[in-house]
Amino acid sequence: MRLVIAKCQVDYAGRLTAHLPLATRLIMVKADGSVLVHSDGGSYKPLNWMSPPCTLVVAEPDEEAAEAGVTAVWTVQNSKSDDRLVVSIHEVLHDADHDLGVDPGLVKDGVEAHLQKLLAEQVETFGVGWRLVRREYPTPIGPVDLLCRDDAGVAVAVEVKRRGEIDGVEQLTRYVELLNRDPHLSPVRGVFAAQEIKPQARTLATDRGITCVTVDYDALRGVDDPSTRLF
Amino acid sequence: MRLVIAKCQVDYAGRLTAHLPLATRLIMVKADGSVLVHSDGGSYKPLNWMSPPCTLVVAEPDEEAAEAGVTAVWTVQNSKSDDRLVVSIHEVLHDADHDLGVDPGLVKDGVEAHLQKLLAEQVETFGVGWRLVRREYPTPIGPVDLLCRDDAGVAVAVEVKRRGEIDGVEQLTRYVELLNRDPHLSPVRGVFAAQEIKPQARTLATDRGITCVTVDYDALRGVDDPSTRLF
DNA sequence: TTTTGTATCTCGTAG
DNA sequence: CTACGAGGTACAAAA
Repeated sequence: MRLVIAKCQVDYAGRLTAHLPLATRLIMVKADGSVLVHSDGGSYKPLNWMSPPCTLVVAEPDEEAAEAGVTAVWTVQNSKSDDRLVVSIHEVLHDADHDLGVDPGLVKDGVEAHLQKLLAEQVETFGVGWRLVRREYPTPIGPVDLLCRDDAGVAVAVEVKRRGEIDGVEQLTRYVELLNRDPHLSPVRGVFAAQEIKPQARTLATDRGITCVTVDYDALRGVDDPSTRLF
Repeated sequence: MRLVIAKCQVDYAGRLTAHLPLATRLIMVKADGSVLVHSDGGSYKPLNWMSPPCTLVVAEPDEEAAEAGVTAVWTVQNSKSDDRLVVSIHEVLHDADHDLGVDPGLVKDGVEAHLQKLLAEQVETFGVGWRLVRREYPTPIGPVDLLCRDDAGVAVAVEVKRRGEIDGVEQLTRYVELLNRDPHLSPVRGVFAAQEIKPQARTLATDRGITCVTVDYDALRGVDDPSTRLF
């Protein structure tokens, strides 16, 4: 990884056109050729960048640019599209190369998929006597997260979200409506399960006869087999 | 901006839990206290990070950690939530501070809003004799991008997108259906305008009697008044 | 302030 | 390989 601190001007042309006026910034060149231009603020998103696969070519500035103070022109060209990033270097304040090696990568835990898996393993969270029919139960408009039968044997479509918002209720409504057309399943009711359910979503769900269940993720994980945990 | 190259291990706890095993990485500390951990690959997204507002506290490792080779523990705590990033430093290979100053910021061009504006000024792109009724024509479910009259005086609802995908067609369908209930406008037909229209979207649109128009952004901009251009 | 919609989205995963 | 959904989404504009 090459790190350059430089006074520079940056132009991007591709899916849109973007321009960065002359200022001091960090230019990061990664091993795969990708380039990131960062300022000393904002979020994790660079001001401008080029994603791999791409190639970096360093050239002399033309006469006009040289008169304007440009000492080098870096052109980063995407190999697949015609996206192009042009960095006009005025002054280099720091330039260093570091060998980082390959990163072992990130280990994640706590996403919706895991929540769905835990609930599938512990459908009794919803009520005693419940059983799972299947995860990702297919419908013409997409799979329902969980299809269950409650203690009375009634089919229940469960939508699992980390944060329950209004669009999740809309989604579940469509599933329930569709599943109710199947005489083998009907009547089907809906359960909206999330770690946190927004008031708006809860109101809409209740209005449509959908049951809301807030799920305690840590509690679910607690009764899970510790050997399957990541760390 | 402080740039540190270090052998480190990183743990994040907040909306999810994530762990980075020991490896050499770049740690970027920005002026606002935010921290980014980058590897030598991937895209512009860091492996792990903390967004501002947050504060960085450096502490000695506890005995157990010290025995495992940790020389310092950086804790980055978000000021608004309970999100926390913990960087366990094993070995620092590089450490430098640079004063970048405030960035003048990015100037963008070419987004959907601009496309809509250009089309509004040049409705004849759709056909000779067309005229604009108004931009952002209000309906109960939201504004239609453009409402026009074609050469025969028939009302046309135009949906403008940069990339035309299936949800844009759905959106336009709802608008057309709703506008057709208005006896002052009916019959209303639909035009789906985008720089690029996905085959699926085109098929759905055609099936619903919606006309697809691919728009040449550069051509539109070319006949635009150059004095209004950004650079 | 909160909400809404776009993004050079990125990133995973299923088909 | 494409299509689709989720994101510690980020970001800006509108309400």
